[in-house]
Amino acid sequence: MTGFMTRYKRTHSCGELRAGQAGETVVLMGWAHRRRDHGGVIFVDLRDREGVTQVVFNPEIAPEAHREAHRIRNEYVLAVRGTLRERLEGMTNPQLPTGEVELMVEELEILNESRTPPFVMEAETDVSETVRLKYRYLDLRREKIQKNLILRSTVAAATRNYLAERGFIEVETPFLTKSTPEGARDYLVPSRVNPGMFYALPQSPQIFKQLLMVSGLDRYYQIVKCFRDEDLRADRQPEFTQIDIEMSFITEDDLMNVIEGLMAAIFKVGIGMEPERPFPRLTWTEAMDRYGRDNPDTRFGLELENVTDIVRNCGFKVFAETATRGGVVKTLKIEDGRRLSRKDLDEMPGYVSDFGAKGLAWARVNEDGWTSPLFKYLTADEVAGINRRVKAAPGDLIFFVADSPGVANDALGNLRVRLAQKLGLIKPGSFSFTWITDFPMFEYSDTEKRYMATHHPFTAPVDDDIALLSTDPGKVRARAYDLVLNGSEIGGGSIRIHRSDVQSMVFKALELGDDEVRAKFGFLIDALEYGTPPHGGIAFGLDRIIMLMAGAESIRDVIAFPKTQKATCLLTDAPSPPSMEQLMELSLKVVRDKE
RNA sequence: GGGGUCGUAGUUAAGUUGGUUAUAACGCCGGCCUGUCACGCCGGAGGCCGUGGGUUCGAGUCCCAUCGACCCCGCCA
Repeated sequence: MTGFMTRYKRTHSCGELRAGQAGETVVLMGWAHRRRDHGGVIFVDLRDREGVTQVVFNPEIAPEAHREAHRIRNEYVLAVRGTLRERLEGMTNPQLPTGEVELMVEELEILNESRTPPFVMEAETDVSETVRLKYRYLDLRREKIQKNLILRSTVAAATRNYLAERGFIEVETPFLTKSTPEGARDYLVPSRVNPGMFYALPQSPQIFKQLLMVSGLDRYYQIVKCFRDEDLRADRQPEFTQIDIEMSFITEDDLMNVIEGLMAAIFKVGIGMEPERPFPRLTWTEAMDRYGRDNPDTRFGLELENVTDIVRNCGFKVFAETATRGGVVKTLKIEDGRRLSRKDLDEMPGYVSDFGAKGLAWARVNEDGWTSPLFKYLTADEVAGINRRVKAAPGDLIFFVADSPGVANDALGNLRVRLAQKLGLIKPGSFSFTWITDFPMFEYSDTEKRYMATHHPFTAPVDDDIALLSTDPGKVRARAYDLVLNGSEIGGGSIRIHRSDVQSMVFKALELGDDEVRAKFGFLIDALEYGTPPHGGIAFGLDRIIMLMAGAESIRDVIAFPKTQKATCLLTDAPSPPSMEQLMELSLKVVRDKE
């Protein structure tokens, strides 16, 4: 039988038929998910985006269709017409939403055949990612990945609705744009028309969205690709998507209010979760003190304590010397330390050494002191003081790291998360939002030998700190904020500088030369001189948000066509060498680094 | 740039102190089977052991190099 497509239209999806529709004549189209051939009757699970329906080929009902059905193999594309039947008692499949019905096929057309697929299209599969990425179009047939893409689409739509309702205007900004200093490595695009010149793909539409505020657009948003040529991680891809937002005539509170509403809207529609509002706020200093990171996971306690003052003059040299040199001694206390196995404990020092810690001391708290290599070096007062500070009870375990504040926080902040995972302190399916505020404006870079912008160079300093820009840049606080969810930074932004004199002072503090500033963003300085409104904004990593919502372990599972850790695409084999003609046209020559 | 894990049929894995014909499951092909739904039963095919070099009488196994996938550090304003 041929001509099925012109004679019939699909009447239903494979996921919607129920017992109430029994008796109807229906037409389904989809893929043969699985075939069960009993010699007589043949069952095929027909699959499409919406689900699976069992279709039945019975030689007594439709001999011709039954004969043709013998040819069906996995992933063949089928069109079937037949009568829907309620399954008899004992023949239903409670695991399928459509399990109470089956389609008794009267007519079949095999619309297309399929080579034997390299893996089965099950929701759960243990196929290697290499194979999945090579055959991504097949991997995307799997329900699990399709669900993620659907979630992503739903969240993007909800974002557009929410922002449009509040007067935000979606504006597209250029991809072929100008390289900016600071920040990540740029992806460059050669200009054929301008030999030797290059565009840069945007790391974010930062400057354009600020210019739109100068233009009086007032409220802007865009769901937009951004590009950063840095090494990849489980949650980092070279091209990723931001929800980018900018608003005029606002303060931090105005923006946070809008954003909390946005988060509530997308988490509701995405996964039916309604976060408590307002979101808690932590200053950067507090976050570092208590959690050791500027992106603390606040789903559990396990906070760090600083005991530097107690051990400053103690008999344990490492502690005392670290304190004297301006370092810190910080602790992490585990209630009932026996929950950690010997093996767990053995792995801890290696783990903190990844973050630069030279050692990890420990103490088991007893009724009458500690079991610890440290115990004999400390006075009773010092031990009691530490116990009091960390609120230790007998049976508890205390970890110590003595180092520079940066290393100690990094080591213990990451150990904290690791231990919480080991101890099962993180409730699955829980979500905890936190704003981090009052970031330092600059961080001193040892490699560059100068201050670098913590956020970016257009971030406004706190008004009271403007005078410090020229005298003590390290003390200046920025009007920047990050939104952290479950230990991931999902978004960050700031109130921007809207005065050109302040902008110049910041460039000066960054030791960017006048010529460089002029060449790189003279246009922004100029723009700021034409009546720029106070403005600010934020940008969210859409991929990371979806990843958290979906509970995905990798950002690749929420991106249709992701890249490998080496930034290649196993499906298309990109990147690839250009032809000689292409190079000539672009006035380019490839120079291979011979060691 | 650095540290780690891994690479054996289409897929996922096993493979002992180096030893003769490299296993298993699923998938695939053929046969049987009219109520299965991870259908069942019988039979069969399928291997550049990532690649290159070395040690050895002999290498999936040991050594070196290299390629690739993943995780992490650096990096990611």
